[in-house]
Amino acid sequence: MKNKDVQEMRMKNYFIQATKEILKSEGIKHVSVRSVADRAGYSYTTMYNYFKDLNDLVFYCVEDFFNECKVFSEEKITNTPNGIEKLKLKVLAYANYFIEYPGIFDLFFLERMGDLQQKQSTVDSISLSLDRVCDDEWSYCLDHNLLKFDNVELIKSQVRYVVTGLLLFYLNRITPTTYVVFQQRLKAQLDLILPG
Amino acid sequence: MKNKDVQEMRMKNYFIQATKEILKSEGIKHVSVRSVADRAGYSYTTMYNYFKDLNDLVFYCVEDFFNECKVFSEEKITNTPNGIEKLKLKVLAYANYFIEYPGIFDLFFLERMGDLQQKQSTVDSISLSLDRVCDDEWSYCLDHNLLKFDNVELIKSQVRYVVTGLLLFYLNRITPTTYVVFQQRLKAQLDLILPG
DNA sequence: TTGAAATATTAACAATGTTAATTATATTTG
DNA sequence: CAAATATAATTAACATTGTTAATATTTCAA
Repeated sequence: MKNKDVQEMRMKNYFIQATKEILKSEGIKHVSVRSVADRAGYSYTTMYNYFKDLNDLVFYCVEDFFNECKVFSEEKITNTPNGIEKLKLKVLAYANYFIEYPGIFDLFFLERMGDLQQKQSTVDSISLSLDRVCDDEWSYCLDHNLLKFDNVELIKSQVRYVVTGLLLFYLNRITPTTYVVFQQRLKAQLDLILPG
Repeated sequence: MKNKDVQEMRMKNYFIQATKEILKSEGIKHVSVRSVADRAGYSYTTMYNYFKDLNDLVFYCVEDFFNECKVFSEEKITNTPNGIEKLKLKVLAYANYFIEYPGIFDLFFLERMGDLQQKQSTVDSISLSLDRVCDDEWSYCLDHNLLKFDNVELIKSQVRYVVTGLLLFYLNRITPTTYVVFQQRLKAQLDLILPG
């Protein structure tokens, strides 16, 4: 019954693809079971044959977006010499991904997922997304003794919380008011955590 | 026509009070025009005679909650000697207010307010809430040269972003998993910013 | 080809926010 | 005080939402 599986996966992907498009262009509040079905070319409620509910479908998009975000961040730092500066640039790139696609920030950090037990992998994917995107850069800096901290995990957390907090304020509360100031602010915060 | 005004304000307060109760106990997703009206003792749509829409009503609660949060934080640090430790304790108290009332965190930081021009004061109220709650403590530390930074505003921001980011992860993404670890984590992050 | 299984669609519900129409209440005026 | 008018509250009605149950359609093996 391998055919069944590949067909089912294809169907799932139609819906996931449609959902991703709406998420990126219009944001999560425009993702409805009707709008997704429209774009996927099926009637509403067909989705329920392949996903438990709308939340289930939406969170299938997370892994895809994480990979996109990772690639997006890689692209911004090619030809940059390794070191702390590269690490910072990658953190900035990570932040800029969500500024380009605010709907994905909402999905990642603001949306509450219904049942939290079966979705632990998704939760982790999101929670550790920055760390995972910057894994190579952290490793390089550590291996070459560029970070003289005994508590690297604490530093990583600090970066994570600052980036997410700043994004939250910027995207949801309009402070700072302009993109340029946001960029400066984030850089300054990173310099405070990682001097040199 | 002062009577009109005081009567209108009383009516508004009935709805605001009802909304606040639901926000604190059940969270923002249970705030509906029907549930509020029920609790206020009026029919649904009566609200529309006093507020532009539901969002308008909901954001009338912000100032009240901010004051509550301020009082809540003051209470936790009475009899604590002035200084950096007191500042940190107050930041912790601020965070704990939102842990006690997660619905208010949602309202403050997650909810998007419709029109952002007329609501600038509300936006500021929220964005600067931590700074305002801790204003006395920051001033004391500065006046007594306990903070040897030239860039205090940057430090304040860092605290703000870390606290908000950590709360976002804890309340929405279940990391860390327990309240105790959250408390430790926040303390550790604060110690990183404000050593001594 | 026909009957059973899988899959898609339509119909229907309850809950939401909001507007328009209608009723009840208060206020002003003759 | 009574009638006219303005104000305020309620009911009715709509459009959208997510979701379930009932049907219709397609697929596929016997």
